[in-house]
Amino acid sequence: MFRGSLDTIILKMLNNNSEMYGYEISQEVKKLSDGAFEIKEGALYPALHRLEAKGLLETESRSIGNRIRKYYRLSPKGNKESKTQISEMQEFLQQMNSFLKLKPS
Amino acid sequence: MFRGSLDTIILKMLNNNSEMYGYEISQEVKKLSDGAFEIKEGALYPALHRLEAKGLLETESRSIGNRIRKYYRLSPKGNKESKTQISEMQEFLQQMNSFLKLKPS
DNA sequence: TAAATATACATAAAATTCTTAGGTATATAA
DNA sequence: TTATATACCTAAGAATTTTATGTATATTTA
Repeated sequence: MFRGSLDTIILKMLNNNSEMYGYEISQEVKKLSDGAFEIKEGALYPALHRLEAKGLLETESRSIGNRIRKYYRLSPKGNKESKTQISEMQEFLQQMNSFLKLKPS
Repeated sequence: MFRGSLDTIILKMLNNNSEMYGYEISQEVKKLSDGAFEIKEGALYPALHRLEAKGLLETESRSIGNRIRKYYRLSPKGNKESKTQISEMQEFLQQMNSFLKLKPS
């Protein structure tokens, strides 16, 4: 995938869905992007832990049958930060798009 | 800046201009992006050396007064690779744009 | 004219993020 | 019953970036 966008992708998912667990995020992102974005577990879980450590995510572990799922949701700070990061990413997409369309002078 | 896009930016610049030196690339990128993309020297020079090591760039050092400028241009391989990377980046921009516009289901 | 800024290259340490590879365990499908 | 899917995790290494520093010449400003 393209480096540096994982946090924004996670925050976007949790902005759209009140709560999700890690595995669910990876599956949904893959599905919603038609397979374009594949989040590796070795990137996903450390990212979730980082975002939690920054106070952007809150967690709740829940038993489903004999399994444990760790649900994540945006904290108030995370809710704000998700909007910021989504906007900044969209701005970047625009800038990069313009840049790549530049013709030789 | 946003991670992972530096190589593409450099290749784009050298695709548009037959030859450029490092400092010129950083100044032009800043100017063309209205200040949005600022390439730090500590990222730029290692990136140029990497791209050269991969065989994508060719260099020629030239004396300008008492100074030396190291001019870079795309190798045939680099010319091909620049088009590939630009296309892939544009595809990513589209995918990310669509993804960020998704509404809650 | 002296000092500050711009030009022009470079590297090294540390930080960040990602891939690869492994580990554990339950549930379901073949 | 074996393979795949679900569900979490971490650690080593790779790759890229920031920060900091170094060197030196040229130009602008005070």
